[in-house]
Amino acid sequence: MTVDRRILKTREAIKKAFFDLMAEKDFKDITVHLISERANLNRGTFYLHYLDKFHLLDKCIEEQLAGLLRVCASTGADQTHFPTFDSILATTEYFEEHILFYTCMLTNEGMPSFRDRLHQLMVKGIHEQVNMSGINKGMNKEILVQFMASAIVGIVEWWILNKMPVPANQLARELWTLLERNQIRT
Amino acid sequence: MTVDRRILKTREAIKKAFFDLMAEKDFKDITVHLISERANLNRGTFYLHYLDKFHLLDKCIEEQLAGLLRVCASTGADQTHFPTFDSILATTEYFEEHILFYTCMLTNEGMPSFRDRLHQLMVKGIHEQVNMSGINKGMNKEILVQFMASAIVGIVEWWILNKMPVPANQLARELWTLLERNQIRT
DNA sequence: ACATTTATTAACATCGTGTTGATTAGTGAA
DNA sequence: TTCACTAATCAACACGATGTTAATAAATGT
Repeated sequence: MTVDRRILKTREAIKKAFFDLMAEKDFKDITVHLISERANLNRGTFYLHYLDKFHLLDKCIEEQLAGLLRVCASTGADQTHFPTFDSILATTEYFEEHILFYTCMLTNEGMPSFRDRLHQLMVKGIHEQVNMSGINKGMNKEILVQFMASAIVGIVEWWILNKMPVPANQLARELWTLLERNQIRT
Repeated sequence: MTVDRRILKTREAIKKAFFDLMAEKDFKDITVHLISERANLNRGTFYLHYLDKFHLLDKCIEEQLAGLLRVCASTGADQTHFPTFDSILATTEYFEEHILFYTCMLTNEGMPSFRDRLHQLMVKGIHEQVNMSGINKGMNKEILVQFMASAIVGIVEWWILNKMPVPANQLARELWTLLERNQIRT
C-alpha cells in the first residue's frame, strides 16, 4: 500500500502556490480561491486536503521547523555539551540556505505564531542548558531563560530580515560571545 | 468651534467594543459588523470614522504607545543618564496598571505588528545609550543593540503574558542587572 | 480489469465588505 | 430659540470569499 501520487502532486502544488503568494502579499490577503487558481486546481480540491488557509500555513511551518531542529541537533552529537560553536555555525548556515522561507515567514505582516514557535523551541533548549551558578547565582531562572531566548530569536530575525548583513560565521562568533557573557554555554 | 460630542461618543463606543471583543476572540475573527453591533451603532457609522478594522487597530495602538513613551521619558528627567533604575521601575509599574491592554495585544493571535512596534521603540532607545567600549569593544553594535532590544521586549512580553509572576520591582532589579552585565546603562 | 480513491465542475446558501441615497436627529453658534 | 450644519440611521446594493454538496470523470494500486 503506497501513497496515491495524485495526493502528493496536489499538496505540492498547493504549497508551492502558497509560498509564491506569501512572497507577494500579506497572509491576510491570500484567499483559498487565489491559491487554487495559482496551483491550477479546483477550489473544492483544496478543501479535500486542508480545512482552511490557516491549517495549510500550520502544516507548512511544521514541516520546515522539523528540518531546522534536525540541523540544530545534528552537529551537537554529544548532548551534554550543547550548544557547541559548530552547532551554532551550522544553524546560521542553515538559515542562509533557507533564507527564502524564513524571510517570507518573518516579513509577512499578520503572520500568526511563526516567531512564537521559534521562540518556544529556543526557550526549551536554553532551559536545559543554562548555568545558574556563578554570575547567574541568585537570579530568577525563568527571567534569564526568557531574556536569552528572546535575544537570540531577535538576533536571528534581525539577521534574516536585513538580508544577512554580516557573514554566518561572524554572527555565530558574536552569538558565542554573548552566550558566554551570560553563561548559557557549558 | 469645539468638537462635536457625537463624534467623541461614537469613537469611544467603537474602541470600547473593539477592546471587549479583542479580549474574547482573535483579531481575525472580529468583524466590523460585530464591532458595530456591540457598540450599538450602525455599521455604516463605523465607516464614517475608520477605513476598516485594521485602521481602527492602528489608531488604538498609537494612542496607547504614546502613553507608554510619556512614562518612559518622565522619570528620566536627565536625558544624559538614561535609563535610570527609577525609569525602569516606573515602566514596569506602568505595565502593571495597563495589563489589560497589553495582555490583549500580546495574547491575540495574528496580531499584526504590536510586538514589532514595541521592539522598534526599544531599538531606538538602546541605540542611543549602549556603551561600545569596555566589554563590548570590537563587537558589532547593531548585533548588540538588536540582541538587547529583543531580550528586553521578550522579558516584558513574558512577564505580561504570564500574569506577572514576579513583582514589578523584582523584574526591574533583574533587568537592571542584565543591562549592567551587557553595559547598556550609563 | 476493476474496485477504490481522488479530482473536477457547477451550483448553492451564507456571510462580510464597502458604498450609496434618502431620512432623522443632535449639535454649535448666532 | 432658531437655523444651518453635520453626524447617525436605515435599507439596499453589488461584490467577493467561504465552506459544502452531488454528479461525474479520471487516475491509481492491486
